[in-house]
Amino acid sequence: MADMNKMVNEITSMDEDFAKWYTDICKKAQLIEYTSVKGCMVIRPYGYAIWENIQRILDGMFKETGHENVCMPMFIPESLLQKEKDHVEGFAPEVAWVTYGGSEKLEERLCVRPTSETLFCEHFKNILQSYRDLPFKYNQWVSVVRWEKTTRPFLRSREFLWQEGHTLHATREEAVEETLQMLDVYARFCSECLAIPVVKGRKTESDKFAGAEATYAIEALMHDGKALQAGTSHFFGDGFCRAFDIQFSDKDNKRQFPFQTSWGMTTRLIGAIIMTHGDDNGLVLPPAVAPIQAVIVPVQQKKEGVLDKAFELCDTLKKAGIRAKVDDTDNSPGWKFAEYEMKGVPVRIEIGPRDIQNNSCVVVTRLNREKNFVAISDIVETVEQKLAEVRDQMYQKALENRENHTYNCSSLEEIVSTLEEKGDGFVKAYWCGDEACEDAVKEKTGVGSRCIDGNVTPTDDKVCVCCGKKAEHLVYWGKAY
RNA sequence: CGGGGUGUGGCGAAGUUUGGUAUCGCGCUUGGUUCGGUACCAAGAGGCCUCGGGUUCGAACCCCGACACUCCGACCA
Repeated sequence: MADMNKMVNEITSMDEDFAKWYTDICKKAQLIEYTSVKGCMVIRPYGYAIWENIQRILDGMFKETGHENVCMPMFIPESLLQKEKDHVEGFAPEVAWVTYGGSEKLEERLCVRPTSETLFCEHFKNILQSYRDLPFKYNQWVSVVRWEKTTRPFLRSREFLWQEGHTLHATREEAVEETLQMLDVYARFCSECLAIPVVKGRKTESDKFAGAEATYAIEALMHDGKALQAGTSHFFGDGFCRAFDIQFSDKDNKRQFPFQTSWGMTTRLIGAIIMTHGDDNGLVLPPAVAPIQAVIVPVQQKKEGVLDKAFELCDTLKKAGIRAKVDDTDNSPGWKFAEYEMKGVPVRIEIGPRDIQNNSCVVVTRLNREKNFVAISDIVETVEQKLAEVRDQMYQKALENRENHTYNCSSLEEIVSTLEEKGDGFVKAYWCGDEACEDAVKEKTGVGSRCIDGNVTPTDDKVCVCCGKKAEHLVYWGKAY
């Protein structure tokens, strides 16, 4: 039997210290490296490749739903940022400023975009004339800067990569529909491609985006029972358009304010993948975004024919569209097994002289270490099947974890005792809609509102978990990242 | 931004109490033997002890300050 202790030594166990486990994985799986600027990290090739896969798939979904990519500048003049009152109040505390260009002191300082609503507004105002121009359905893949106080790899960095969609519509209904459609796209992406089950819902007033009329979010439950907001979709009404005086001529040649949305997902998704699927041996990557889907480990690779066979196998897989790689380094097979396990590669293929003699190879899945002896002629089919299976099993596992850590509670005392007894998780409890109660719940139980369950309209007998008055909403509460 | 913890070759640490010019393991380089769960032997390379001041004949060690990482809160993708 292998020395299991040695294998797990590299990474702090989740139960011992979840936060340390997380940063261990980020560093040891070579996803990131710190830099000399606090909160700014290098996303290394292996981490960036995950992001590239996320980008590729999401970008395809955006295009399918009729969006085009654009690129806004990174600087926003102070006066532009200040046009929408709630927006500037929300973002001002974490904005980074540029006051010099070379040796020239700027007449007006420029903010490094924390988000690009104002830039899009300025642009929309310039290009919009007629209802025939609408809708504008734009997206951009850029980085933004928010000067956070506390930083953590992927979860909260001062500069982060994201996509931000910005759309403009002639009618309120169409904009609302867009907002919800993109929320669905996000939810579908998380569940199908990342194997992360999410809760969809609207944010409470106190928690919505600065300047939005309504904010919708998808929330995922991490392995430690804390919630992570994985994506947001905002409906702005015509608030920004009024603030920026964006108008168009309708069919009757009357001037109208259009309606606007924005939506975003970030490199935080990589953090979500780590904390949803990872285990004490390291990363477990969803096949759809894994940079390497199948790693081929030759055994006794110096024996004649072994490496040739390994590369031949690799080519076959690549031709079938599977991201495959042969590790022909001098490291021992055992070392390679552990290494790719830590890096979360979904499928490992072992091939040595014995296999070659039998015209077979060994296929091992990362998630459960299940071993299969497979005929070389069946390799493509088998790997494809394993990748699909793994995605389903990962989703099921995450779903079970979430269900085991979702609690229906009807009193503050019950929330406190349940969390104490069963650990952190989602608390489902009714709420009257009063902000004072929302604050009180957070104050007394430690969990804040994550989102409102839009599928449930409380019946007359349901009462607020805090004040006992008639409930307006069923709310998911939780501790958040 | 408040409260803790940490900072010593690439990584992880010992040394700091009781100042005297740096030690160990892993990794790295070269050569050889290995190879089905992180192999082994031999020979090497690599450190202004985070940075800046101070005390001292002398500072990794004592004093002051800065910065970074990290954890727990408050705020946030």
